[in-house]
Amino acid sequence: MKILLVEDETRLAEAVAASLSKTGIAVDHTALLGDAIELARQQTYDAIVLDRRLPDGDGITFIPWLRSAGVVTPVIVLTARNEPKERVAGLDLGADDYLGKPFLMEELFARLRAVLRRPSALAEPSIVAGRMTVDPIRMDVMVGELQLDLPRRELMVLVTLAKRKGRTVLRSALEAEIYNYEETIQSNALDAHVSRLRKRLADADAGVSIHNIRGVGYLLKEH
Amino acid sequence: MKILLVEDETRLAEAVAASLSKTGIAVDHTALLGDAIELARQQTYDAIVLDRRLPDGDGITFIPWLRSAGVVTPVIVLTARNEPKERVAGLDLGADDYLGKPFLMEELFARLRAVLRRPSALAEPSIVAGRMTVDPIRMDVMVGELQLDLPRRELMVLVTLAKRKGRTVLRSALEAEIYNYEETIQSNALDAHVSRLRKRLADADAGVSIHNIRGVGYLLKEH
DNA sequence: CGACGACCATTGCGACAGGATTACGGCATG
DNA sequence: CATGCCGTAATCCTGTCGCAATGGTCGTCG
Repeated sequence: MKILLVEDETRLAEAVAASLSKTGIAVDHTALLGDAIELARQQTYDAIVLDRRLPDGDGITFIPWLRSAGVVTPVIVLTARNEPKERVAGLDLGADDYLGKPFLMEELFARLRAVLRRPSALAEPSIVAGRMTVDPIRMDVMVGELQLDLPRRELMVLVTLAKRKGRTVLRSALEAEIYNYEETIQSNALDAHVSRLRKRLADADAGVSIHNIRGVGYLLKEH
Repeated sequence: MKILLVEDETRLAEAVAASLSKTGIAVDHTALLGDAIELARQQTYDAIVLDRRLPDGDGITFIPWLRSAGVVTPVIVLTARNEPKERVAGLDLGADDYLGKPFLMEELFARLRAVLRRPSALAEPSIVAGRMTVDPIRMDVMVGELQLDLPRRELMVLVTLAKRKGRTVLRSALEAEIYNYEETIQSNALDAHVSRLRKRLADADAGVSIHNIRGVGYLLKEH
């Protein structure tokens, strides 16, 4: 689960990124519309949170650009004030929701959850694999009746693999999903997480296993 | 447990809020219909207490708005006089109960309790965990045959965790449930409550424990 | 077919962030 | 005036993470 945050108020952006990453959502952040376009070309996000007032233009112009490129990723627009006029403009241009600043972090989360839950969103409601049920929206994992509590990064790995269960996930795709572009990875941290995750899944008797495809990536299998 | 109070008479609103919060119910209060709509979008309440006569319109117009948005939260309507005409209008529009001003605080509580007890209410009748029984409506906790009386905030924490026992409750969700949007939290007050609560639960041998999911939230487990 | 090299698995370590605990002072309540 | 609750902050403690070293596995090429 990864979202793109386009916001030039540093403090706010940091707060949002920090809070989201706590719940296991990776955040790419940029202050510039131009960079945002570049990032959106490079990878797909599960959602985009977009400020209107940006140094290099009105954020809202981003939306038609996205849509015309065939991108259906849900967009939540942030505006400085709760002006109905602005709101209508945003929704007309294809925003999925709208939020006036200042807002409660909890509110942003709620809307993100709402927007990610939509059928248009890429994420399925819930994924079953072995004795395990993964909810990619709430970011939790049940094994039988018990919740399996995992550290943040391991949770992200597992959810990403679960979303493509039975199919190989490229190593690079996993890394991209779990780390944002600021956090470069300089070692086999991913392998370490996979290893620890495997142990936890075995201990919990989750009925799945993580296979490695040499030189390519990883793969979640039920057994 | 959290309710939304929409009322423009300051004295009355304060009295209601004070009394409710004593019993462990958090209250968000606003005098304006517009704000109420905004708040109701932001979070879900267990009940809404709604005055009709508001500075920016008839409170009752709020109800169709809510219902059309799929919100089933029970609504209690307050009106200045006991006019049957008004009452019918309110109930027709989907209010769950109705109360003429002036009223006894005790009466409002009784109706709130009634309305919260209804199956439509989100809260289950009673939650058992370990040797502990939590009644989220009456806001009390029994351990064995003995009632465990907890300070207000600790009680709110426990009930919130109990309602989602076995599953992780986000830190931010806990804070939202326990504090209203005016009370900003500037420190680890929540942690402090959890800590004190843990001690009390251990002393009372409640047969449950509160786990922390680092960076995410808390989780109530039976043991 | 065997050996080498690339890739992966596992594990311990140190740094660090975040949580746990507790003492204190303010405040309300009775 | 005493008691108890709450928020704050200081301090201590613990889990998680990235890292790297070591050992294992697989494929490939001589």
